Amino acid sequence: MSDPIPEDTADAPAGLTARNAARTRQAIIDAATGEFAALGLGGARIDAIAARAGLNKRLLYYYFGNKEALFQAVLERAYQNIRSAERELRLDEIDPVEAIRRLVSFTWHYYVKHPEFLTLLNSENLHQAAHLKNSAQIQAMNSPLIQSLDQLLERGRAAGLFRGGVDPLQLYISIAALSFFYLSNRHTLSVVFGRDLQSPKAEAQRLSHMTELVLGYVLR
Amino acid sequence: MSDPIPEDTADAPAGLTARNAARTRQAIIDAATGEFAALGLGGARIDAIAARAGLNKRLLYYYFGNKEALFQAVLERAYQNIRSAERELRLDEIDPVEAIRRLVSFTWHYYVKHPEFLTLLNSENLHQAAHLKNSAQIQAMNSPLIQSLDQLLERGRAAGLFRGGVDPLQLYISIAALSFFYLSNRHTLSVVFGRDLQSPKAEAQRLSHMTELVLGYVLR
Amino acid sequence: MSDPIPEDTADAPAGLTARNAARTRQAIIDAATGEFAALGLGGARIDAIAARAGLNKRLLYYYFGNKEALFQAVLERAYQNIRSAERELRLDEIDPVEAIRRLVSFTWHYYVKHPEFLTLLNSENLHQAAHLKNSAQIQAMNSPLIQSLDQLLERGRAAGLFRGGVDPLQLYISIAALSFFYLSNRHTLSVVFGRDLQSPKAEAQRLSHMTELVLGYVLR
Amino acid sequence: MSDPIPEDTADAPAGLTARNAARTRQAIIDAATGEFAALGLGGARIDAIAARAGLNKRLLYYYFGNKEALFQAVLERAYQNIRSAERELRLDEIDPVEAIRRLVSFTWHYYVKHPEFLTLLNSENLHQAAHLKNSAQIQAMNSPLIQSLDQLLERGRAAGLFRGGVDPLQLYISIAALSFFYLSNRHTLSVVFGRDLQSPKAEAQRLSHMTELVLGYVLR
DNA sequence: CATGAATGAGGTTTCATTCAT
DNA sequence: GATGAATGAAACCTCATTCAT
Repeated sequence: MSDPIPEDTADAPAGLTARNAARTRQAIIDAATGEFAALGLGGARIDAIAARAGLNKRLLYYYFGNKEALFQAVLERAYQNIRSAERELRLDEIDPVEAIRRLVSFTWHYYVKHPEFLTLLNSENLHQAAHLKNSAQIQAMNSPLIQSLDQLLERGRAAGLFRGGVDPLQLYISIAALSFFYLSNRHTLSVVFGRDLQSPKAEAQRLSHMTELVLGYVLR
Repeated sequence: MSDPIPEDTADAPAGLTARNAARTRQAIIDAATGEFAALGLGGARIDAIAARAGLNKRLLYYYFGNKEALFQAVLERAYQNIRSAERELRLDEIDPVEAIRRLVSFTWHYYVKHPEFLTLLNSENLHQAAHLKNSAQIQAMNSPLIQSLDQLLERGRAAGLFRGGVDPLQLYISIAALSFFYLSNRHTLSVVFGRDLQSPKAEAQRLSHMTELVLGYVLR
Repeated sequence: MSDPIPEDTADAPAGLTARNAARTRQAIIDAATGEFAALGLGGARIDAIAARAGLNKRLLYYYFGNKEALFQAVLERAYQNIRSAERELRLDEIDPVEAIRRLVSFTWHYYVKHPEFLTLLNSENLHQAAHLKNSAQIQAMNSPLIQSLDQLLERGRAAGLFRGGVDPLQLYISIAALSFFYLSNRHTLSVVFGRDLQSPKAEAQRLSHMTELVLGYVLR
Repeated sequence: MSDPIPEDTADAPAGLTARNAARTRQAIIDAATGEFAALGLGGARIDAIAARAGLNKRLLYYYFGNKEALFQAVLERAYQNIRSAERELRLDEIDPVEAIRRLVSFTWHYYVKHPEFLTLLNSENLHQAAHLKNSAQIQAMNSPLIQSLDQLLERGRAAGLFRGGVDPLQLYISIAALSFFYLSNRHTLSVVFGRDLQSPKAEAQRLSHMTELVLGYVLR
């Protein structure tokens, strides 16, 4: 986005070409992410993406083939990023209650910092996950969190802290839901309920509420 | 939404031939609801809406002016419908625990039966609620549920059943979130987790999980 | 334009109907004159004319058949009006020099007061006078001015005041041209010459210049 | 305006196949000039312009953005052309009387050879000079004639030939008016006065009349 | 590798006009 | 006489994509 390729690269030695190709690809994906996130798959414009990237439109086709393939590449990058962040969480290293807090907090803050992830997912769902179904890469990226959560719930139960019988997938979906819906729907919710849901204070209250909700459920 | 046009008119010579403004308007809104829900605001085609309604394209402009105004009319109708359904809930007439169950169940089933509501809202959020902000009608339609839930929480607390300090708006948003996210994101979730989330059994499990989650939180 | 027909006229006795018909016709022509003058034949909108007249669009077709015929009727009315005004001039009753002054002044002020006449004529010329060629009425309306001017020039010549050999039609066209062009082109002229040509002072200067120009020519 | 594209290109396979931006731009302006001149801004059709130019309709938008911007470009070209022709006049090199004759004659013949200039200006005036006001280019193109005429009038006055106190702008407008109105309104004038104003003889008479009129005024 | 020029299909919207009551 | 509802054609404009260099 911010790094248009300098003029002289056209004459650069072959050794640098590969690096520039990667940089160009990344610039396109960055620009496309912004455009797709802001306007959806249908609303995004190839011209606008090229302009955002400071690149010729033809290059998008050279690197990605067409708009849908570019969208898929954007999704793949977005999933890489979140999976990468998820791997930083070390839920098995801390006590169960703290681990639940950390998971809720992580989910919330990841969505807050990556609002494009929300709209990209909404777009993909509108298209019934057609691009995900087409991406072996994404399907191979298992989230480590389900297993972590499973172990965590078992640890908590064994320690007599947590209730039993909790499906980790259901709980994970619920934790995601609580943050995702609030942030994704904040525009309509703010209008419908006439309350500012985007102030720092409102956001702090939301995180607190979600944490209590989840803990209230898992704690015996 | 639910077939205001009697069946027998559907068999009339060439779609809607009768000169009936109210019926024509409704037919356009019904067709537009389907199209917008399936493809989003940007992806929807005026031609397709006209074809769905069996009407001349020109009429959409005669009645609504342009695509965005039609989208707004569709949203207004969708909110009318859900508010109307919400008014049927009589949370104050039953015991608090049962009332919470009913609220979770209602929310879930309403979304299940009206999947278009989910995608319309996602579209509107993508556009940052521009049409809601433009609609005095929707802004005047207060949901009765926040107040009902507030009273319900207080009744439960007074009876020594529920915890105190629960913000009814936060809880309402959470209840909506748990259903909305699951249903709205089921396509991507199914692919990502490799699990069928749409089977009747899966849906029953989801409802059960959500109910326990919410009750686990509110009950002392 | 300013007289929408009162509600009760629909029930009025037959005797009044004819008068109402005439009034309705006139209202349509007034409205159409304004619209055609402002936007040209191509730019005028039937809907807008109906709205200006406060009448149902269908009535325009009832009374005039189609847009072009309405335009023709507007032109006919415009020519009736100017011919009628021209007949008020009594150039033969005053002395030749004064008569020239009066003719120049009349032409100028008529155009100033009836700017719609200028744009209607421009529209008609763009269409190569198709409607005038179609109107027996307009072709039958001879301007009295050519003959008046002819006699006037002869009177002046006989009195030793005016030069001979002046073609009254050429002179009449010139007198019209001097006012018409200035007023019709004032928007572009003002921009191109960076001078306000529409102020009262500028208009007075124009009239003075034109009068001197014409008199300078005809006087020996 | 006058065929910048060499003849032989016109015979190329499918109109303009060569990828030549300047030539394409010019071809569009030429075609648009004809269409706008014949039908006005409102009556002109983008499709027709593209067909006249033998180009894909999309290109008009590629180069000019929209219809109004294209119209502005056409106006700009038209003013460039007339200013360029005006600069060829050397009014300061000949004697004052001859110079007046030349100015009247030039104005007349320019309009005769460039009838599109008349209708374009009428269109622009109908739109109240909106495009001229938007064109810094046109506003920067001062006509050299006002100054030339000013000097010329002074030369004539100093030589005791011309009257004093003549406003060169008023006189210039009058000279333009005499030709412009006659040519612009010849269709309606011919019908109204039942006289052929377009024959070579009629045109010669007009030029003669105008010259005498102007000289009759300026000469002492 | 990179780019400005070009395109066909199709999108939203407008328009004069007619229908049915 | 009068009117709201309805229509087919066509207008302007946009878009993803490809061509030629």
